[in-house]
Amino acid sequence: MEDLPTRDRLVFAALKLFGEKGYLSTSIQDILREAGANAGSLYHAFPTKQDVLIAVLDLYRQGIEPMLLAPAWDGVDDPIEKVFALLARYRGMLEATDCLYGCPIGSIALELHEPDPPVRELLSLNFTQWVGHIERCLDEAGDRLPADLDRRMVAILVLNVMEGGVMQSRTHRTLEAFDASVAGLRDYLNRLEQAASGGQPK
Amino acid sequence: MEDLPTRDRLVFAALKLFGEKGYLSTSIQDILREAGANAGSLYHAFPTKQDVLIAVLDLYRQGIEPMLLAPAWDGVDDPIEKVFALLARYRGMLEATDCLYGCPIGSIALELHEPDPPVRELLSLNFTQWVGHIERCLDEAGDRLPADLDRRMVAILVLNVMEGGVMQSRTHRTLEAFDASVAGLRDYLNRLEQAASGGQPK
DNA sequence: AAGGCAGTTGAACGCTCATTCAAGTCGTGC
DNA sequence: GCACGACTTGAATGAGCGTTCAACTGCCTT
Repeated sequence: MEDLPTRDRLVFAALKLFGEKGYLSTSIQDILREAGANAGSLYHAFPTKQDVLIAVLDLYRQGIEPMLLAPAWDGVDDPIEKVFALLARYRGMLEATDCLYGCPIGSIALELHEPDPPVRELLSLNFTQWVGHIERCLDEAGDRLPADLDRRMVAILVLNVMEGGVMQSRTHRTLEAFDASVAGLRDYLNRLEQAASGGQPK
Repeated sequence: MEDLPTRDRLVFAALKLFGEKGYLSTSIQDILREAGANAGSLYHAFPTKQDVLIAVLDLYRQGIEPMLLAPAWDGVDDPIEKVFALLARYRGMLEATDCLYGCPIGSIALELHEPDPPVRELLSLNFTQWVGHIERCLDEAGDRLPADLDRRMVAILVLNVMEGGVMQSRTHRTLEAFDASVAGLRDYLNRLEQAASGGQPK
């Protein structure tokens, strides 16, 4: 970390702090302290604080596959289990931080009420790619799910369950709401599988 | 509005602005301008900005029943349709504001990363009461739903669908994600009803 | 050896923020 | 008619914010 170029240290520091305290509550001074840099260096690398955010959102987007999905899906082959393995990963982060650290993208999305277009588009892209990966899992599940099922719709619901679960759990400082939401999704997918396999429950 | 006591004008102004721009991005000056009051009056009524937030969250909580549920459920008797009527109400707000105005509670919950206890408890209480009303609808549905169904779990999932749908829709500036999430929930509840009524689909 | 330039330093700037306060207004009880 | 407390006024305060900049460092080129 210490031997990285200043620009990268700044982005990683901002990534960490934006996730922990949000964008608005993180000051330039906070980022400089965390990265061990000076104001001039930051403003040599980025025109404004918003450009730091843009770099962070882009780094986050690039990290979805190698940093999030790859470790979550290590040793998991079943495509439907992959969905729940990913949710379990978020649960683990909540658990490890007393329900404080959830999904930075979601926090920033609600924190900035009218974000400038480049920021909004990157937030949007982060969601779209996340949903895209889930949709691919559902496609892989093939005829285990009903043929007429709108898999994109379900993928959006999965992101929904994650973000909403994080929000409620962070608010209540309990994992109950996250677990309940995932349990609801599990029940739904189980019923979809039953329906696809002929319809006889049990 | 203009003839209300100053304290109330301030709370209503803050309610509006916190919903529109969030808590952190709303300045005391903004609230004073909106309410037509002076700094001294605000600090005569409230010790700090955070106490204004507390008053707003409490007003919001009191408003759940008369301001949100009552109009949403006007003319709706079917308990399961009540759930979707409430979601439709949120959809209407999103639609009327180009996906900008969602649920203030959710926004504030994610905006404040470590809120002081009284604030966190009021956010928590808002969610708990909302979920409680949904759970009561599901209870009213009686044996239309499976007897062994965890209705509280489903109620939490309903709030989840709303909040997650608002978040995604606000980010994409499209109602697609909200609609997809509600469609997923509808499909799930349909399948639960089928299962409770003997299990034969179609 | 000299010139140039990417990158660094940290003090300083202007602005906005939440909050304070001394001075004022008004209505009520005596 | 006067004293008192509740409420209002709006300028002032000080802290913190994002941002700027002139001076400096060290490396690469010629």
